[in-house]
Amino acid sequence: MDLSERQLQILQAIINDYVENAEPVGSRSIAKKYDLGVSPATIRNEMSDLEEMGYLTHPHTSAGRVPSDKAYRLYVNTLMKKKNLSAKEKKMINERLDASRDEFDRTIRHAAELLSEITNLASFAMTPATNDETISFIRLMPVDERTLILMIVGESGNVTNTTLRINCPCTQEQLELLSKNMTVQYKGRTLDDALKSDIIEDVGTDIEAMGQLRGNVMPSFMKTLEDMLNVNLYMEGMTNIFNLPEYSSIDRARDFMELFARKDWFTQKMLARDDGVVVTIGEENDSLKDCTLITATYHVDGKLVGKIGVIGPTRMKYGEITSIMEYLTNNLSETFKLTDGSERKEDEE
Amino acid sequence: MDLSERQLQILQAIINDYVENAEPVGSRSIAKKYDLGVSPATIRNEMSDLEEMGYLTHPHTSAGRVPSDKAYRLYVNTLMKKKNLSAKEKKMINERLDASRDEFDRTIRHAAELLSEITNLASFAMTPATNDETISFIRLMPVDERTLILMIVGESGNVTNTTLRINCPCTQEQLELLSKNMTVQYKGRTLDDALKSDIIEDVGTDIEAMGQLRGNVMPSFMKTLEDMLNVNLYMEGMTNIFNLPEYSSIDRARDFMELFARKDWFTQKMLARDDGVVVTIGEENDSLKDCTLITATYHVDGKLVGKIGVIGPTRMKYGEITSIMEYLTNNLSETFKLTDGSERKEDEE
DNA sequence: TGTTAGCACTCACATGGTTAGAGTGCTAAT
DNA sequence: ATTAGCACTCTAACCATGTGAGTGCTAACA
Repeated sequence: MDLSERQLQILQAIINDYVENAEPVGSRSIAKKYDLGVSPATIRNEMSDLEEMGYLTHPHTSAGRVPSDKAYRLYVNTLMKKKNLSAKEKKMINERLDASRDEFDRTIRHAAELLSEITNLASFAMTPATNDETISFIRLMPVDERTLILMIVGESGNVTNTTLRINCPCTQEQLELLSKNMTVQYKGRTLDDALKSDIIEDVGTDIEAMGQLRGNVMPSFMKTLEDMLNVNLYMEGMTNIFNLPEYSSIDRARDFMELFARKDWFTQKMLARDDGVVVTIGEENDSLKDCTLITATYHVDGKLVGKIGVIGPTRMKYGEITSIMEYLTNNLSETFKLTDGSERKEDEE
Repeated sequence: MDLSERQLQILQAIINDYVENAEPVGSRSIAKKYDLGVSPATIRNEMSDLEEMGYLTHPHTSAGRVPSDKAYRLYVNTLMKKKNLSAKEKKMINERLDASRDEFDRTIRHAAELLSEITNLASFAMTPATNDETISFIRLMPVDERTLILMIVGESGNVTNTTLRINCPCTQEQLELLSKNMTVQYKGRTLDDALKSDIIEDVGTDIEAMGQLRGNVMPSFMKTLEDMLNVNLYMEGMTNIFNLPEYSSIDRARDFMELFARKDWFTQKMLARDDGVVVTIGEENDSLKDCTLITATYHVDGKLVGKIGVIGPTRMKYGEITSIMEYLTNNLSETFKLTDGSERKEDEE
């Protein structure tokens, strides 16, 4: 059943008011603040209907109405107006973002910080997933007689290295040979793929010393691959939520914090392969039944993909926040798209 | 003025009781639980004296006594018995610590996690400071025509790398030459030292292309040096403090969280050049007037240095916690001392 | 028939008074 | 010097009451 124009107006008014003040909103205050041309009594009747349809709830008889998840969902899907960021806001974001293609980690962390500052919510951001990254080359370098550096380089410039110790001395030549062998073997394969295959004996281990060296190196190689696959998750602004009335009780705050400390939960959330801004409201989340999670995807060369997100009570400024996140991720994607030098940023300033 | 034997006993009893129960302790309960052979009235008199001397306070007239910072200080300096860890506890720590010389970051993060789990407090841990690390070599490697990897390797096996873009193509030979030049220039110098000196034109820039390349690389080089200097700070177990009665008020909890979110504050705390286990109680801290901070130092080759710490209310199990931290840091230092292969851990298990 | 005024009713919350209990501090007896 | 006894203090819990915001219903109205 569809809602009448007036019902929509009233619902919107209730949502606006509740998002603003975090307190159950009564018919009288709606009638006063929003000029709907009807009396509180009429609004009461409509409210009653809206409640029956599941858009509003009632903490107790003599309290005002509170929007339900269903109401927010309707709001986000149809009622919400995206906020156009002002030039000043855009400028602020551009300046603060300080994005650089070469430093995913720093950029992403800054994005999370910025996001939580602007929204006054808790935020998190994930560095690009590298499942599809392909290996470009592998190199082994000596540090001292028994210590060497193993370095894996991906096609898009991802680099990870480990220092490892070996139990037998080896020569520079052996290291170079093994580097070459391994590069031949793994070049062009994705990290995922490389990690799965445990073809240790594939390549000719003609000399015994070489076999031994390889045996020393392989475990570290696998561990380094794993490192390279691991995304970093940055979480910022968790103390912001203390300022929200919904978390003025210690138990609620604790619950939130405990969830927020569970990085793995977020990581899992982030791995969903959706695109753009996604809003998950209240019960739509499995945990977090009273929180809304908004994520937005950014792109790296259209190939790798990462996310930023905010989390807060279902009562949040959806229009504003989704707009900010959209702008922010577009900005990130733009920065991460360039392959012809890193000059763009300087040009703009 | 010195305290009498009996006063010390009473003070110790009060501290024990308060640390255990977090509630002001009265004369009667002391007399009952601890067999001091005197009546509550006598204990009351002594308490009164102890309060006059500043070891105890009184939330209000009809409440029991609470130890002051001064009392805890006395306790830590003279009364406290270090707890001998049981074989089981040691084994647990050894197993869980999972220390490896090659992976400072992971090891240190695990140490922080472990520490907060054992103590039920918030913990933090700092990766080794690398101010004194000396540069071993510098290498530049091509990824594609305009992208290259800059790698700085320290004498003790520290490696940091950056991917950077250059605005002019260059040859493999040029990269190798520049690597060599830079290595000659910086080898043996500490990171601190290298960062300070901006001798950009020192080395022969005979060919113009080389000068240009160098100009492209140097800013990234400096930034990478900075990266290499930066210690990582891991913080764990902050939600533990929600379980403590002193943080059952939302305001106290918020204050704590806000401080805990200020990594810079901890970093600064950590940079103090003290050694071993250091206990800083209440007012002795500049912020955190009602918290105790315990830090402990671990060593890497006796040269580089890092710290782990716990933070909680002044009411904490000093004896137990300091012992655990001592054991833990010894364990870390031991792992980080070895230079003759990484076999030790396996030997022990 | 939709809208509205009016009014009884509900419920959370604040206020204030009372009580119980834990603990002190003092005094006088041991 | 120690202790029993007792008056005194103060918090926390409990209860009773009042207040006000807000609803839901009914009857009047346009």
